Amino acid sequence: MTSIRSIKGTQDILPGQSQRWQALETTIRNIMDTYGYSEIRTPAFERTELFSRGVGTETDIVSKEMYSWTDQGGENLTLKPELTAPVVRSFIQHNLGGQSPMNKLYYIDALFRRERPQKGRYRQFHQFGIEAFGSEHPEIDAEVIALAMTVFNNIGLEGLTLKLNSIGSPECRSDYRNALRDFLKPHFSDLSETSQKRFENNPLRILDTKVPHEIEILKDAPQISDSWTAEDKTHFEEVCSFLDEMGIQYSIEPNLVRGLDYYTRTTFEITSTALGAQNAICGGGRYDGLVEMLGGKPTPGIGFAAGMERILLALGNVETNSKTTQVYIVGLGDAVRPTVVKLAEDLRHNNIRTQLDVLRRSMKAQMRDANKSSATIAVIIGDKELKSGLAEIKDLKTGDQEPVKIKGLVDHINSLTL
RNA sequence: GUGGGUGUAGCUCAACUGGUUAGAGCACCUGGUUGUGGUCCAGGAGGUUGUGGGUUCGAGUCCCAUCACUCACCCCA
Repeated sequence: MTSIRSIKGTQDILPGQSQRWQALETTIRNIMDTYGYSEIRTPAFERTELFSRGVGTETDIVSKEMYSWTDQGGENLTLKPELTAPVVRSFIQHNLGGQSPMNKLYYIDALFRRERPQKGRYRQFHQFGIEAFGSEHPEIDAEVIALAMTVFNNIGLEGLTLKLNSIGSPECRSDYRNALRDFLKPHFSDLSETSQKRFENNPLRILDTKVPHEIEILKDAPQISDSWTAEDKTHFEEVCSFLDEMGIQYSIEPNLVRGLDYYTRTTFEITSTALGAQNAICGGGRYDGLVEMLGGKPTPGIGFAAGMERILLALGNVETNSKTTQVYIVGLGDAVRPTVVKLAEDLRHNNIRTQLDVLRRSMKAQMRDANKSSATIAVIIGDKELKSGLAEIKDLKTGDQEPVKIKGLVDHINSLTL
């Protein structure tokens, strides 16, 4: 009989690791509170159409990475591979825009993409992120970026680079697309196969290339900034000046376009030097046309998503102090079982972290376990103590032991500093 | 989808150019006389060497296949 293993690219988060996750999640939630973002939770799966329309059929995510299936009712469904589209869908469906001109939402959630796993990349992975709907002004761009940086600084991530760019408004982008095509046309035969494909359907992505001779060609290419409208320019400059004002360092990367179709104007990415090839810890940008594209009223929006696994990876294995046991109850013999079971329950109801041996082990084994649990005190109750009505309380640090009335044990333990 | 690396106990690793019964440390369990932890000492359990073939008198070791893990390409968090 072969045992069943977890699916490739998925991982169990075992007790030692789950503490690190909880610490990270707590920090995130606290910071979201201080910035005024509220949590939104969307279903694990959606109609496939949401992603093909929202993210773009030409993107890698939609064209080859989605877990999709047809259910028994004939509907085409997909495990969510990203969260902006589902949050936008929910925003539209519940008319959140109609209830308030500004909506600031955050999430911590699991995502699914069928890629070949490697360091920092998994088939089920987790992101936290925000989506802010309602404002087209650069204040919110700066706030979104600042929030991300605050989380990373707060948890002690070092070696980060914030990369910033603006890909302009849709009008300017179509201008630029033409300019870029005109520029690349003479070099077409020198381009890689993928770049040649992108030449037709998404020429901006060619800017992202890592092929050395393409980078060389692109040196003289027109810049997106050349096609910016006056408003695009002012917008970007204001975002930069707000970041300067807050003391946030960034580097402007004219070729940062990012993979998803819905971005407009501000795009940004935060990378870490502590990771391998998958060094992006956070990515985001503005998507002023997305809400309308998915059937809502025209509403500007901006957000980011950050990879939890990558953050924890970049953070390294730092010690997290877990809540240890305070009281360990050592019970000896059949007669005491009702007493110790009740005692453990009473202590726990008094918020005292209590462990009770449930393996009916020898005293030696129980004491060893008590020591391992790093409990402050052990309460020893056997036949003798039951008869006398006095339990032995042993301080596991000093080894001192004293008898205490079983009747008043909870009060007594409550009065101790554990 | 493509390429590289690695598979020996729960974990970290040994086992010379193929040669007896595959070892150690940590962790785990039991003892060191009645009911007292850590340290120490003694003992125990735990492996079809990922799996299947092949070469050989003989394979953990060599060859082939396969699977898993891992890193990288592509792309992304």
